[in-house]
Amino acid sequence: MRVSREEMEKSHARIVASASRLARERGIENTSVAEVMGDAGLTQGGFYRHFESKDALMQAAVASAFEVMGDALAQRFETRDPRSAASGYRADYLHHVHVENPGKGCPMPTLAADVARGSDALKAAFGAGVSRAAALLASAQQGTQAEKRAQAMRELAMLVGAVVIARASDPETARAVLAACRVEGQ
Amino acid sequence: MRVSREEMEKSHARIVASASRLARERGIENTSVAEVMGDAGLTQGGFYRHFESKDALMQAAVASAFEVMGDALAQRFETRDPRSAASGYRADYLHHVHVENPGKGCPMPTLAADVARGSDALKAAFGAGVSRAAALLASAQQGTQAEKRAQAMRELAMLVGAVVIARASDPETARAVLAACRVEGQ
DNA sequence: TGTACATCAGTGAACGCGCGTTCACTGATGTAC
DNA sequence: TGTACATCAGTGAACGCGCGTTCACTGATGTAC
Repeated sequence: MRVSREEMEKSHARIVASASRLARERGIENTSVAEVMGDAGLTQGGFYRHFESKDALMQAAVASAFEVMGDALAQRFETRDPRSAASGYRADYLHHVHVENPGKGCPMPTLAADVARGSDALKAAFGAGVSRAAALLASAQQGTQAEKRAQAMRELAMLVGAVVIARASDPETARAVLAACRVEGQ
Repeated sequence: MRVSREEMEKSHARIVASASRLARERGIENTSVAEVMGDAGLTQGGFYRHFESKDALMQAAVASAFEVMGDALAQRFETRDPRSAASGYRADYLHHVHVENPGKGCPMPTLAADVARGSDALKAAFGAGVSRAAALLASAQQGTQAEKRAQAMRELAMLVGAVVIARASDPETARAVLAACRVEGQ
């Protein structure tokens, strides 16, 4: 039966949120349209009233995940001084709670593999998320603008790499990598 | 028709090599048994004379990729002094040729997502590969044993993260990340 | 060393199954008067 | 404001298709005598 426009918008938001979480947990290819719809409290038949294809859904899901993460990071830098915002972010990023909950975490470690095989539009969205995060992290660095930005990129690469490696490793190796990356380099 | 034992061992090696390459290029879930067998010059029906399942093949493929990469890295450190071996490795790792050829490259950025959703055995193999690489890279660092190892882990995390991000980003962002990670941190 | 036969690597077709997508249908919503 | 009707969000079943796996078959290999 037809539902109100307001209700439909809520359904749409739930579908995107479910896809965003499931895609990070299982990967895009391992997430079915039926699973997403079920998770959103709907049945698979109604999916095509919201998106023209699974591909379109996943583009929205990736964009949404980056927006949520970028907003959260931006808020850290609004409510704290850059240095403590950056060090707090590093600590939380490398925390086991983040490592063990990919569905709610940073989309870079979880979605990079899928995006790398995806469309240029998807890569542009991913790259924009990287740039936004790097720009925020740069404010906590010192030196020229270029040096600050480069240092922020290295920091981001290390964080993403550490979580990628930790999730794919046995517990002992995972702990060692995370612990090593928690302390300042050099 | 039946082939000689020697011929069969060659077939087996070709199947593993094809799976190792295709899994890194497309991901494990996007690589079909028929594709692997075709790439190895065989037909899919014969697959089960070599492996009991696709899962077993992919375990062998992951192990093989790590072995090949570990051996290549070890050879660098045998033929050069640790410092130049490590800096040469970094340069090659972040080179666009490596970024653009995942099928022949380091299995960590390419297979981490699949391994993270896989069995404990797969994670143990991945973790062992990480440890082996970190142990070699540690010899190029300075400080106590623990400091050298931690520094090597950070280096490895940065390398993996940079390639993961570069492959999932638009060309401009990819170049910026790789360039930033090429220079020594701090 | 030769011969007869059992083995089994590889072929090509067929099997279920899950998935993305389509479709006829339902009934509440939104709109035109 | 009320009424009559068209719209369309959501349902549940069905559709092809690709994939992992199975199977009957072939004929060269390897072995027993």
